[in-house]
Amino acid sequence: MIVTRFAPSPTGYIHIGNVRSAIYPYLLARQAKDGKMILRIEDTDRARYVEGATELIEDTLEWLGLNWDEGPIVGGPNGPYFQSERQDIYLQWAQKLVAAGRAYADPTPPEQIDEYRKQCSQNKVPFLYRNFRPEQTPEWQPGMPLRFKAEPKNYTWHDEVMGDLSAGPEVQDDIILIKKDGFPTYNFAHIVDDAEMGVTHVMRGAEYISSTPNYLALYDALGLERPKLVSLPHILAPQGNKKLGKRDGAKSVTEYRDDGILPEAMLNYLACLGWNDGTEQEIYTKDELTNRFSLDRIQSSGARYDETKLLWMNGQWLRRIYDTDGPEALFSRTTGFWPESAADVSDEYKLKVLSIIYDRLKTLSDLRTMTDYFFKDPVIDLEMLLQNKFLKKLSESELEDLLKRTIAKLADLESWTADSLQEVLNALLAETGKKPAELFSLIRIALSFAPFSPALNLTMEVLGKETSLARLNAVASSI
RNA sequence: GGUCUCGUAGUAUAACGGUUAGUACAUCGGGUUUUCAUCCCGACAACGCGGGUUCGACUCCCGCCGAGAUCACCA
Repeated sequence: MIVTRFAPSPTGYIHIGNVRSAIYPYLLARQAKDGKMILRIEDTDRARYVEGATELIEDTLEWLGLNWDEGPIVGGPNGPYFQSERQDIYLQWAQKLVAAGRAYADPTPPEQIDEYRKQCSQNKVPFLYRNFRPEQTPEWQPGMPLRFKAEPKNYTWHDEVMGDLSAGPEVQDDIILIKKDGFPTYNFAHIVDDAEMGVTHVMRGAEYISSTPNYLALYDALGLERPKLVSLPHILAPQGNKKLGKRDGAKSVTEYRDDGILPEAMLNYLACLGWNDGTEQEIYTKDELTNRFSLDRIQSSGARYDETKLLWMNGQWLRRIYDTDGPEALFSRTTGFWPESAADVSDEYKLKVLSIIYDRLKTLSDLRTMTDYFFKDPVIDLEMLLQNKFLKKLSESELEDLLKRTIAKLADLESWTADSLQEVLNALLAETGKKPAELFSLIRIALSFAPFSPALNLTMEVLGKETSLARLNAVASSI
């Protein structure tokens, strides 16, 4: 039985620096025949709570296709799944600790604690609250913080990613269990929740390694079995060596959706950032990922986030969907990514455009900038035409003449298909004695006034005879 | 400062004592009758440093250096 969880706090959007701690638990749970993943919302910090953040988290997971078996929306036997609704549970466990003499109410005012801390830094000794533990502690009452009573010792433990780890007593302290406001701290709440919910694998960022001894002490004091601990290496920002965070401009995952990144590509990229199956495969479906995933192949060093590779992978996925699932499958993903000029255009026509442009796309939003001329006549930009590297050696009258001969030839063409268009184009090449680069660039630019476009015959076929000729005529007469 | 972790090309990674150190992205060059892209071919480019252990070390051990994480009534 494998039970994993993703336990974000609703303080804002999920960015690429931290979705991976949702992806790996998901893969591990799905891989097991009877595995399940829990989504738990850690909303014990009322000050940082952001309205709507929970929905944002759910939205992100849904987009990536990471469904959860227990949690908000779907419910489950171990609810509630919002920590703010589990107060009485934490209280019970806290009482247990108090009764066992392993927790005490701390009457010390915060200012005093700051004072202790200052002393320590002045004397260059590490600050440990247990060195200032009050002699007399009052009975614990609401409004008073509850602290753990540490009994420091050496700890060694196994981390599924990092291997065998150890730390001495100097990192164990009387950590706060319940805050003055009555809410538990993460340190206490997650331990209770994971145990109550039957979580077998605690997967989280590597920043928690330092506090693990405190957690271990808590498991012991609470009489709880340790779950398997899995520390995920950090994802580093593109610049510098810091872990990627919102301050580095880490975009939200859903922002990538709006930019035309496919969830398949996002999942694929992120899953393979810090994990690989040992083969040279690069593109993985979600199913392949769940089948191949294994904890022991997760990297222990941090990995830098590289958007260029994400973009490449997205292009791969774009083509893969078109080629294997069919044009309609890709087309159904394009809603909302077409230029305004395509608003009233039929799906049938847009599908044709997509079929000749899709292999040039890096993201779906490229459609917006790359297909405009298929839906409305481009603004004639003679400079672009005249300054083209192949055309600038030709005189204006020569260009005009070439255009006119092209128009005449095309006007006679009855069957307006890509193949016959290519034949006409080839014939034109032979008749005029021009190089493809010259003649085709001229026609291409005259039709689109775009920096690049699909093959000429395909472009003309989609545009249609009437539109193509009208555009060529317009250019011919304005030279 | 204490504690802990990490260290193969610009980036992501393979190698689990014996390879000309492999692959992908990026970069640069070439090819596929225009451009851009796809696709194909090619080039550039790496084991942080120093000691051991061993016939042999990217792989094991130690030291150093470098980088990061963490030391909250945040998670």
